[in-house]
Amino acid sequence: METTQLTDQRADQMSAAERRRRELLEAADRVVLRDGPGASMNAIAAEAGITKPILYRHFGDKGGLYAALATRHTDALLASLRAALDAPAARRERVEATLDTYLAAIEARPQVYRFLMHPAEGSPGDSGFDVGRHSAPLLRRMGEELAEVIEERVDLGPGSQQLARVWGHGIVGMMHAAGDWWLGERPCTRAELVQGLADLLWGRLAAAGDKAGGPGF
Amino acid sequence: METTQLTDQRADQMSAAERRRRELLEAADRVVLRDGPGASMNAIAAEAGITKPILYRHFGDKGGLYAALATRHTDALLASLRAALDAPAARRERVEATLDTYLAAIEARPQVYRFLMHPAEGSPGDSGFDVGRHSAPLLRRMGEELAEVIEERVDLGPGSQQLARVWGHGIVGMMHAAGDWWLGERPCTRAELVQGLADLLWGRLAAAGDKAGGPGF
DNA sequence: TGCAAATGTTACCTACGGTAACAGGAGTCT
DNA sequence: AGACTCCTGTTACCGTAGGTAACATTTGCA
Repeated sequence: METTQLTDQRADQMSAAERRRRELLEAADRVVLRDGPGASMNAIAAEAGITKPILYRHFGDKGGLYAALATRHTDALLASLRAALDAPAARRERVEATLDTYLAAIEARPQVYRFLMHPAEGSPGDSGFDVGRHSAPLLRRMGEELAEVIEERVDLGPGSQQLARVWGHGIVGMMHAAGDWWLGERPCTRAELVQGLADLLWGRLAAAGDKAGGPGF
Repeated sequence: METTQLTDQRADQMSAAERRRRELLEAADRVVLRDGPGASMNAIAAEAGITKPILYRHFGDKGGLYAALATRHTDALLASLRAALDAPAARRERVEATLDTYLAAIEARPQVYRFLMHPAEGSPGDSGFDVGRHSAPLLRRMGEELAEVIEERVDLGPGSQQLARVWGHGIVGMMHAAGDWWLGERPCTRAELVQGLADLLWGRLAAAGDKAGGPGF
């Protein structure tokens, strides 16, 4: 196997151990993307052409491997989100661009998304593999990131820092849940979803009138 | 092989099978709330005073048991949410009441919350995602429920049904993520969180001005 | 009484995460 | 050279989990 394609770092300056670790991570990535989040350590080892104990020497336990794997993807996603978020544009455009960036990412690589957001818990009795250690970090990091941008660029008056964090996590959760639902059912185009969510954030819920002939009111 | 001999009993009396099933479910509930979502079938059987195969005869597999367990709590939570949602009050008050109901529920019983939000759907050899198939996650049901209420009571013009679903899932996700973060860090009171989220939904993000001296803008 | 169904058991299987214990190869120090 | 260490790699094994087969027992009812 000559899969020497390294993503960004310079291979000639990496120690052998680091290069090996990277190879293993890429093999793990292939397996996880093929077999889903429940991929077994044996399968990953087989894909890498080696056996289990080596994986354990490199990553400690399954949680370590999955954390390393998740970190790569979350960092990449966060970087692109930050770009959309920090763009010099009007607020609504930034919001729409960020929503679209996120949705495009999960649309382009749903397997990665499923791995990051819905890790397998395949072995309930395990020692220390918890969803909170993987999916929560991504959502939390996105929420904190967004909170910083809000607090930095939006004038919210007193208590702004706390409010910005509430909004950051809330908006991220909105994006995540809507994206998850959308990815499963595909009830509309991505652009329509982005518009709908942006409209929601822009107060259209408050502005809309009551429906005539509502039940019992 | 399936006959109706059990259903022809009087409706006001539960069959022995149903009573047994209920007992098992309550035992499972105790164990799950004590040991977390990773509770083993053996532990549940022991708590119920019986052995594994009986559980499997009643619920098929672990997923079945967990689905039955989740359904009970989900139904209870959804009922109280629906009450807040359908109250004859102004929209903002209904929104705040619903948010508060949800947050109060997860605050009162975080164990139940953790179980519902992270159900151990780990099925060996899953090779994909059956999410939304057997154990319709709580978030989805809440999203659909909210969408119905929105579509029913809010005048959204053309495309209202689709937009209502987008908003339903989005708002539920916002509530969920903010609640999850809040439950972990407790950065403010419940009432403050409710106000912050309601303000967000009421378009305060769009109404707020840009902050003076923002970076590069 | 007899018979079928439901309830219960023990014992076992497979698969997974995780861990010894051991075998070689490449440098390195004396 | 030889010994010493570090890294890679192996086979074999353990404990526990989900899930099932086969057998024993009670129950309900014609």
